[in-house]
Amino acid sequence: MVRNTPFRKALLMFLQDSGPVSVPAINERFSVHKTTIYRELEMLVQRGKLSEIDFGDGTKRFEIASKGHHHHLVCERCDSVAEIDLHDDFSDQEQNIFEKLGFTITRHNLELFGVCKSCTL
Amino acid sequence: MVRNTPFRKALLMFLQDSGPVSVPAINERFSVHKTTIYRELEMLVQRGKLSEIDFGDGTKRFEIASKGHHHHLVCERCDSVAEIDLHDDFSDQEQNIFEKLGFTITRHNLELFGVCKSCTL
DNA sequence: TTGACAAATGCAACTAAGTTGCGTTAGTAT
DNA sequence: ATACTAACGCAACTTAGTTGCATTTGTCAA
Repeated sequence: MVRNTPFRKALLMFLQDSGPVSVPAINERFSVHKTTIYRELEMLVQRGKLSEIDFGDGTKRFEIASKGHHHHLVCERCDSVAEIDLHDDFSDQEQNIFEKLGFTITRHNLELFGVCKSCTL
Repeated sequence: MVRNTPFRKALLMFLQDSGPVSVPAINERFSVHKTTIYRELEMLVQRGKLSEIDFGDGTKRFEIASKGHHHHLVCERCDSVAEIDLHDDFSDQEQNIFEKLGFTITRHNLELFGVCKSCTL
């Protein structure tokens, strides 16, 4: 029995029109305990509603999963994040790797870093 | 003036014939304080001797940089790590991204996850 | 060789992300 | 109205990583 709590609604709404968000960031915007946030996110990931993003800065980020598989352009100057579709088809290489090494790839993590337009000017 | 301390030598030797290693892992094998390890690794990264690897499990790993740019096959069952050369040439796509978005890519992080041969059997 | 300087290390204390156990609040079904 | 349980808060904890400071130690120059 899943309840449609105010926080759950608000969180999903918030995530709808924002990029990948970290727990500390959510904690600043909502007056709920961090434990609640972690548990909520864990559940939403489990149910396939959210996907975990990792920018390697020591905190995980979460994003609406329905956006589909894509990657991010992370500006290292202003921390802005843009979505990018690399239509990365590794299937040939994955097949190759399996034949050579017997390793079955189930997922990958690819994020791109650099300098965004406004930070270049 | 950089000194060739015993720990420095031993650490580099250790890293030579091992995959990406985390600070906790180093801490288990050497009787030096963790602060020393962090400072040592920071210096070695700065001097281009080591490169930072991120598997998204909450701890950074470090690897001899002279191995050149490559990626990893991380087994999610036994945590083994194999190196893989994807000869990833994103230059076309990077050019495309720059023209469309004005974003200049300087680096990327790509790691592959799945099940290794021995864990499949 | 000795004194001085800087690199290297240890240590305690701290921050920050994330986890766990437990007790309480509050929807929901019967 | 009652009973059940999802949801929540809170305190305490773990772990990665950082910082300031004092101490040790290697190296160089007099």
